[in-house]
Amino acid sequence: MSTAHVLLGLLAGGPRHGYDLKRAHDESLPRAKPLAFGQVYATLGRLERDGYVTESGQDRDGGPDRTSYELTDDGRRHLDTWLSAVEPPAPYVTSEIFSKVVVALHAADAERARDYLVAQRAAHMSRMRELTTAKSTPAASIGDVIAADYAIGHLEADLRWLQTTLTRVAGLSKEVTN
Amino acid sequence: MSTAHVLLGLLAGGPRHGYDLKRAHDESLPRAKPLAFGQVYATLGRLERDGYVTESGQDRDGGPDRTSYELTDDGRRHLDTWLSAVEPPAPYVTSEIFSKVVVALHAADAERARDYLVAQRAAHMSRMRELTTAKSTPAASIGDVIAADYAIGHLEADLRWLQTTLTRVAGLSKEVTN
DNA sequence: CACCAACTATTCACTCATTGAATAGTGTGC
DNA sequence: GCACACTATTCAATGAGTGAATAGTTGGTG
Repeated sequence: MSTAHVLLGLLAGGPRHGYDLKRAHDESLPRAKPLAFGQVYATLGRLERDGYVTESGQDRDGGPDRTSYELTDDGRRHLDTWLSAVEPPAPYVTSEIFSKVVVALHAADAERARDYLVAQRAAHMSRMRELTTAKSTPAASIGDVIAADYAIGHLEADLRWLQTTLTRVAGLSKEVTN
Repeated sequence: MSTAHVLLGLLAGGPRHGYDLKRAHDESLPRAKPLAFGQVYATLGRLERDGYVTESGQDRDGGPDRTSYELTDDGRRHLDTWLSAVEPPAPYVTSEIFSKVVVALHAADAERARDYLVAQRAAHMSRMRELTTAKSTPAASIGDVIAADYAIGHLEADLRWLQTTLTRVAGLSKEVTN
């Protein structure tokens, strides 16, 4: 994924060490999946191998040794390129709920797909309520807000899709087993 | 991902061999990323190891040998469980465009984020038009239609997010470098 | 003051996912 | 009879991610 780029972005503010990068990552990307420590060091290793970062010395401050890394010129260019690059919009549909419905229609029947759609819709609606309240708490930072915006928008999109698919599936009884 | 489950689903219709599964996958999940051959066999290997499928004999029909696999009882149970299981709705935000904007705000400036948002929005709108016309072609199957629905809905969600984020970002000039 | 818990920092072993190329058999057209 | 396309599988390599292990330091507690 883009873990490597995010780390480069965090290093743009000055040298940092692995443990610190993990915390900065989890804090600046609120609803993202927390980064495992192992992965930070693995990714840093690849970035160093590719010449995008270098060790910028060891130090210690009440604790074990720590190794800081900093951006190289090449790393900064790489980051800049990524920041300007437009992502291909939705090249593929990779969604668990989508493939589950398609598989249900193929491997089971429309009834089965319908049951799933109904249950998933309920779960989505409940989660929507959660996020909506979370967004409006006063302690929300700009990052929190745009993350919540993002999640809510896509939950809504899922919900609309679940609904229209439900009516489409209702329109088929047996004709779908083709 | 759910590649393994989709293969189980395809095998629910009867024994099949790897090469055939690849084609069936790409055909039944229209806008999904095509499955690489290597991955089909690797996944089949894991499914066999876990007792969800077994070899159901070799045969040949004008071509090289081929090994068919079929679902075991355990495999069918596993598939059923997956088909009924509700997916956790949006547990994490994992979006390239989201993290790119956040990183741009941290590592560069609001101007930079703005430029990207504008460019990405243009790309998204153009892709939307493509998908909208693709959906309305008469040759579209039910799978094609619900796939297009899914993709369009999420592009719309992205677009709305790009727009609101754009106005949010415009509301900050320098205060964001915190 | 000995000891344990909690925190900081990194490494290791392992599995899964994915890619791209390599290998090999079989029929088709020229 | 030979290049070519198609069918079918395997292999080597990398990336991504997880969970546990290791190790140093500080602070509190009996």
